[in-house]
Formats: sequence, C-alpha cells, structure tokens
Amino acid sequence: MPTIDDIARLAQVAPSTLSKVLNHRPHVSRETRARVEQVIAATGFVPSQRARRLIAGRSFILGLLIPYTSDQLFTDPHLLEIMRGIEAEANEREYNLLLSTARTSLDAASALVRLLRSDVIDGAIVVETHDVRPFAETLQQRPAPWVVIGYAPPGMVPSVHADDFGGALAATRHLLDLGHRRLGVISSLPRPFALDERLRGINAALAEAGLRLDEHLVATGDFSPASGERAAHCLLDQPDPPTAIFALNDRMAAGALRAAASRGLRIPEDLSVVGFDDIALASLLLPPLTTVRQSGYRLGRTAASIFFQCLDGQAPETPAIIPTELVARGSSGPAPPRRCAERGFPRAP
Amino acid sequence: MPTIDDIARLAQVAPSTLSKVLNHRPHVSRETRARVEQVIAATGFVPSQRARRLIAGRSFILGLLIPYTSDQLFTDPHLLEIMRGIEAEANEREYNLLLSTARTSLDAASALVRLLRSDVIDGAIVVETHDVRPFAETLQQRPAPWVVIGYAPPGMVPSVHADDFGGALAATRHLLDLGHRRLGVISSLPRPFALDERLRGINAALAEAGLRLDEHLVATGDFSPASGERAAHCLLDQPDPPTAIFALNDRMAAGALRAAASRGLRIPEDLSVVGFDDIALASLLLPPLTTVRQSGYRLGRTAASIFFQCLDGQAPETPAIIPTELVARGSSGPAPPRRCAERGFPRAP
DNA sequence: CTGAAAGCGCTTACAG
DNA sequence: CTGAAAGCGCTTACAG
Repeated sequence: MPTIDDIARLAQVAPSTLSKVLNHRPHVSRETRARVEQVIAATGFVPSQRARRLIAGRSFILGLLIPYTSDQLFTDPHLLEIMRGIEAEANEREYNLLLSTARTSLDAASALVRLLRSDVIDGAIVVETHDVRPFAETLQQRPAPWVVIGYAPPGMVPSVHADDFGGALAATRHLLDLGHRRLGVISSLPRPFALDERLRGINAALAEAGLRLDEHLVATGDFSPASGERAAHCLLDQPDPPTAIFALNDRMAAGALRAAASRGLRIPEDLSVVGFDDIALASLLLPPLTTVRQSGYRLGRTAASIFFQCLDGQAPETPAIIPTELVARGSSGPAPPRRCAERGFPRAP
Repeated sequence: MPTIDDIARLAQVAPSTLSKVLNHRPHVSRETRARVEQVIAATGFVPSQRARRLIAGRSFILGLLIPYTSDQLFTDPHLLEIMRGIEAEANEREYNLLLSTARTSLDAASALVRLLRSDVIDGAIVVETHDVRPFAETLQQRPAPWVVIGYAPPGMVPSVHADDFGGALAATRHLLDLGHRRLGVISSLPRPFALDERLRGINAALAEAGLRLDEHLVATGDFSPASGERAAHCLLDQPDPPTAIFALNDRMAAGALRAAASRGLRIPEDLSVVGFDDIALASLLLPPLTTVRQSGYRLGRTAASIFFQCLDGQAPETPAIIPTELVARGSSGPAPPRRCAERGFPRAP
C-alpha cells in the first residue's frame, strides 16, 4: 500500500501539503491543489485510517452491544432493522459499526469496557431490554458516550424506546371499539419496562371506557409461543372467559391462536387476539395477526443520532420516543353477542 | 487515558521493557516482570489498539458484508445466528467484527474496497446469496482475504454453504416414504445457487424411486409468502394435482399452507407441505411446518475459521459444507389414498 | 536483562 | 503558499 510520502513524492509536494489537500484545508494554491488532486485520483490513494486514528485520538468506530439473554432477542428480526438504522446514521458521520454480542448484560458490559479501554471504539449503543444499571456501573471505570435502546432510569443515560404505552393504548381502544368488554392479557414475569408501559396503556384505555383490568384475566408467559399457548388456555378456562386476548408480544399471540384452534374457537368470531411487535410472522398466521408495529430502523437511526450528539458534547433530551402503529388484521373482530358456553365445542381434527 | 510512558514511569522501567511484559516476551527478569505486572494490574492499564495497529500493519478487525437485495435476507433471523458464529470464532483470535450492510452487491463490493483501502479491516466475510463475481472483480483493486457464505464458482474464493442438496434429498425421501408420488415444487426465478442445489436433491431422491419431476408441477415464486400462495394455487389447479408440495423456502411454504386452507384442504390429510430453512415461524404455523434446518451459527463459525486460515497464509479446501437436518412436523403425512376431486370442498368460514 | 532510538503513517503547529 | 520538524502511543531491533 502506498503511503502519503509515496504520493507526495509523485505529486512533487511535501507530505504536509498533501495532507492539507486530503483534508480540504485552506492555504494551498489553486495549481498545487489541482495537481495533487489529480495524482490522488490517478493513484486511488486513500490515507490510512490507522494513522489518522492515532492522531485524532479516536477510532471513528461505534460499538453496538447486544446482550441476548434468553436468546429471545436473536429470534427477533427487529434487531436487523435496528442495525440498519444505526448504520445509516453512522455512515453520514463516517463512522463504522462494530458488533459485539454477549450472553448476559454483565458480559456485554465488561466487553464494552474492554473495547473502550483499548480504544477500539469511541462509544456505544446498547440494546438492553432488561436493566441498564450493570452497564452504568461498569462504565464508571471508563466513561464514554453511550446510548440505550430501551428503558433507562431518568438521568442515567440517554435512551430511545418505542411508544409502548401509545401502542397498547391504541390496540386496547381498537378492541373496545369492537365491543369487547372482557379483555384478557398475556404478560410476562419478570416484566421488562416495555411491558410495564404496555400494561399502562391497556389500563389507560380501559379507564377511558370506565373499565378496569380484571386481575384474574392477566396471565403470564415467557415470550415464547408455547408459554402464550399455556397462558391462553388459563384465560379461557376461567368461568367468565375473555372475548379478546391481548398478548404483549407476537410470539405469545401466535401461541394464543394455537390454543384457540385446539379448543375449536373461531378467530375472530369467537375470540379476538391481538399481539405486539409486528414480526414477520404476524401477517403469515391464519388469520393474520392484528398487532402493534414499531420501527426498528427509526429506533436505530435515532439512537445513533443521539450518540453523535453526545459525542459532540451536547446533552440531548431523552428518552426519545418512537411512534408505534396499530395494524388491524384478521385476528380481531366484533365481540361475540354473548360469551358463555361457546368455547370447547369439538371439531373434526 | 494513561499511556505506556506513564505506566512505565510508575513501574520504574523503560517503555520498551513494559512492552515486553505486556506482550509476554522473554528477556525480562523475574523481579522486574513481577513488579511491572503488579503496576499494570493496579492501574488496569490496557495498551492502545490504535498504536498497536499502526505498527502491526493490520487492524484486527474482520468485516462482515451483507448485501440485502430484496430485503428478504433481513427478514431472516438466520443472519443473526451467522453473526454469532462469526463473532465466537473472531473473539478467539482477538479480532473484532465490523458490520457493513448495503442495498446491492455492487454497493457492498465498493464499500468493502473502501474499508480495505483505508485499512479499517483486514479482510471480510461476505454473505452473498446471488452472485459473488461483482465482489471478485471489485476486489482485484485491493486484494485481501475474504470468504463467502454462499455458493461461489470453484477456485474464485473460499466459501461455505449449507448442504442444500442433502437437505432437499432428505425431505424428498421423507415424502416418498410417506407414499407420495406426485410432488409439486415451489421454486423461484431467478434461482440462487442454493435453490439449484435443492432442486438437484429433489431430482436425486425421485430418481432413486424411479420417478422424475413433472415439469408442470414446478411453480415459481419470489420467496415471499404471497408468491408461495399463488404458486400453490397454480399447482393445485392442475388436472392431476400433487399430493405434496415442497416449497424451497419456509416463507413460500407458509403461503402454500394458506392456499390450502382457502381451498378447504386439510393438512396433512389432503396435502402435505414441506419447507426449507426452519425459520422461527415454521414451528408456529398450524400445523407446524415440516422443513429442513440449517445452522447459521455453524455457517458463521466455519466461515470465520476459514477466514483466519487465509489470513495465516493457508489455502483451505473449500467449499466447506454445513450439514442440514430434516425436521418432520405436522404438515407432512401419508399420501391420501386417491387424489382426485377431493379438493375444493367448502367449509364453514 | 535493560533502555535509548527509530519508526509505523499520518497531522499539526511552526518557520520560511 | 510551502515544507521541515515534532509527535500521536506503541513495538522492534540494537546497544550497553
């Protein structure tokens, strides 16, 4: 690989002059600049980032830290959209994206500190669905700009998250508009902040209608379809079962559809089912799942934008909240006239 | 951040001696080493990678290039498994992973050359489902080790791919064992190499049974569920329709299930459906989809391992072929006794 | 064994 | 405007 000295010799200037041209700095005569630019173009010379970084005192690399606790995250195509969003923004700043995954948040946090210490990256975006405090604590060893995609305690770190509250509010209103009055919910334990927000949204919508959530109608899963199936059975086994089930993620909603099918319940005639996330699966289920969509791309892009604001020494106001959108499909419909002994009638397999 | 000079002063040695300790080099007395190591531990000093890279003449960063033509790839959770596999291997070599996506192969190829030219990365793994030649040509501008996950012309570049042939062979044998004799296939146009291989596998299995693929029973989609649905209808509209449909990816298989449902065909009693990939969706469909699983993690890990062999100057024998596995689920069953006017009987909505 | 010097490929003040 | 010198933070021969 040719160095700046080689090219400078070719262009018959000093390396320092070549450097000025390379960086579009003033104090170079028109003619010199033209000649040098021509040589650069002819040779296709690109200065070594390695040397540049040493001088700049930074790496121009943004870390993306992904703990994948319970590998749930990694079955989530959403993440790829987030990456694309981050990359789009990073490219504009001539930053590259470094990927680091880890099994737990603690592993991710220590990987992050190592990357910062050895100055491989200038800072990071952390995708954290659970608790950002391990990161905050570990990062005290080596402070650097970082941004969380997810929920963080106020003032701890800049963050971006989807409008989980608003999405759940819209979905619940949708069911209320369809005449549903008994709403079952499939939540999870432990419950990430995002699900707290979704539950808040549900409660707010119910309150608007003068209703409140029957705590017997809140079942618990672990985000997996199988757990959603079990939870749906629990709900439908109640003496006064719900006419609609709102599963707080799509995968559990898929399980709920399956539970309904095994009981011979028609969707949406006998039971409405709503999910959250709008994963690729959602539109492929039979019937297609009504759900709440969030834009991973915008989450990523916004997170990166905030990161660069921090890097520039600004203190952006966060959390930034990315809108969500109700996508009404075939799995939700008018509430059945009377819910009673309709469930459980058998059907040819 | 403290530099090696700071720490050397603290430990009362020359920077060059500190460097030796840091890199576990000989010719340091036992006592000096002990003292220096203690200071390093106490200060938590980690040498700057930036300076190291300048000297080493390499970046210790491996690029991962992902063209996402038709964004099909990006709805594929598979990709995340590939990343994890690559990262696992890279970590052992103390390499970091740089992510670069691009809309087309050409964009990706030019991004790759730019990354190489500015010595941000030492080489790359390219996920290419279509044609690697644009990469090969562009890379002549700046040769570097690179490995393809996908199919490549022999001798052009080291590559890794799944055993598409074997997977399709196993799936077809499975259907033949169940008594199916008229097999419909949903393929695509244009057809990536992987699908050619899957078709080869189908033909090989049919040949074993003294059969051959009826070309009227090969329909064409574009990998999307909607296209699979259309293609399935075409197949089922034939005068002598198939008793089993092998869609060459899971998303089209999901479409085929939907087509069957809309015609009132029971799965698998009236029609068997088999997919390929085993995406998360597959086990959630009703009935769960019989399909062929490939391990993204192993693909990634193997690709990285081959990359490092290249980096070490070896010439690994490739393509490496990662096994696939038939996953028999509920969507495939014994062939119906006689296929004739069974299709199309209506059903309560 | 230990340390002073040179150098990796650039950029940044600073003279001329 | 132009270029010689110093320096970013390390490592690598090379003396001592």
